[in-house]
Amino acid sequence: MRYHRVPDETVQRLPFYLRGVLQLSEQGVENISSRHFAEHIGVHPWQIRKDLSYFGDFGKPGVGYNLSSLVKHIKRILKLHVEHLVALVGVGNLGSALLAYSGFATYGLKIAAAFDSDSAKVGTKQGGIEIEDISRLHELASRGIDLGIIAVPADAAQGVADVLASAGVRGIMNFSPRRLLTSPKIKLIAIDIAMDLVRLPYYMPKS
Amino acid sequence: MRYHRVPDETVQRLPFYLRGVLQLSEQGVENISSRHFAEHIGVHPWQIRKDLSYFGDFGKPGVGYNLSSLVKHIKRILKLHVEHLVALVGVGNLGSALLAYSGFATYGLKIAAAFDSDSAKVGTKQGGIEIEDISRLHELASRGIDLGIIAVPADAAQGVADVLASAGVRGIMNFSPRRLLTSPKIKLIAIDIAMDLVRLPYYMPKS
DNA sequence: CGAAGTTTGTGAATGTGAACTCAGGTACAC
DNA sequence: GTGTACCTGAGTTCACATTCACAAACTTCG
Repeated sequence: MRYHRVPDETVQRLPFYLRGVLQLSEQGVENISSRHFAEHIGVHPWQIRKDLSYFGDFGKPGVGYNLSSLVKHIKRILKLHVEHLVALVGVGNLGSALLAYSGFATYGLKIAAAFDSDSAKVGTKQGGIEIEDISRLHELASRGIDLGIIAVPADAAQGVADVLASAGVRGIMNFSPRRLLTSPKIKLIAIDIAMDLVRLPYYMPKS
Repeated sequence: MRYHRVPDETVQRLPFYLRGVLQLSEQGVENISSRHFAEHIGVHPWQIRKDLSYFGDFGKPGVGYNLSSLVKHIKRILKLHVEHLVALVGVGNLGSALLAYSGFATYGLKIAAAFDSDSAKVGTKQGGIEIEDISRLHELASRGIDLGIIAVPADAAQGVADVLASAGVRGIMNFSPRRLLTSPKIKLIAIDIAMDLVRLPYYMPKS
């Protein structure tokens, strides 16, 4: 399977595999079969085996997968074996929550800069990061930052995306409720929380 | 097409159609063809036509779709034509951000109650909502609340889910990084922000 | 009115990922 | 060493969503 195209769905599942593997690792498990691992994270065993087989033979027949080596492999596949620096743009309620969130470090991601247009916020610190004026956003290039998070109001989002793009950022996570247009060189992932919450009612039985 | 099973992918796209339609409506557009609408939100025209055709004939050949009637139709399909009350559990950084977020109202969703276990927060107000002690979460049933948002630490998530379930909530949005087990009666949607951010590096060219 | 130009809705073709199966590899007990 | 139990990796089949293509419906304009 190693020379096949990797489905995007597989790439989306890998972080969940990593999350599960890390969790089991903490519990002291050393080896696990695809069957037990699948049970733990709630998917089918063959899905896990197929997904992993796109990238190599990580398991041993009769034994299963070695967890610590699987962690290394998945991290390398996702390019998380080196630390990535992230610029956060927009330190409103959501931005503050992201700054305070400690879960990124586990995966080698680090918010290394935060920007806002509100002069009252500029210069203050949050979570050990000093908030900078958004006018300095274009200076990112030399600071080794390759990811950006957009947490600004919808109207400002496209402008921020453009600046991030020209500052050499190669991946953008967009929390604003706007479709952004960027160069195809830049991977864009959008999360609009309302878009997810909004479809819950659809599944309610009997009106 | 009206008697076919509706793909889940279609349901996931409907909120985005609604978002686009509302935005165009504000701009004063009255009718729009699938071609132009598709261009606006970044999908293919036939995708839109096929998705909508699962639910009825909303367009007119030669003219396109009437926006205000399309808003009504999509809202009704998603069951957003009646207001839904939401209970927020966990008023930490993320919870506070959600309380402050005004975007839900547009879609007929309203956070009507907020709970936290921190006694320092209980009794205070945020965004016009008084924070209640989490021990009172089970009293939800009589308050007309049918959706729940879980924004508590991972270890507390499953417990909260269980109480929400027994309080009669029919849809849960889970922001904690834990897989939750619930009755199949309850629709569960999970968002783990780290899981999305983490796959950005994968797409970076040339390491 | 009629012709030209749009646009919709949907059956058919296509493409793609999920589900399943199984040959072959590994461990372990005796 | 042999038999049994277990596991992986990948080929095959199947299910389903996307894409296409076109007839029918509607508008516009001469």
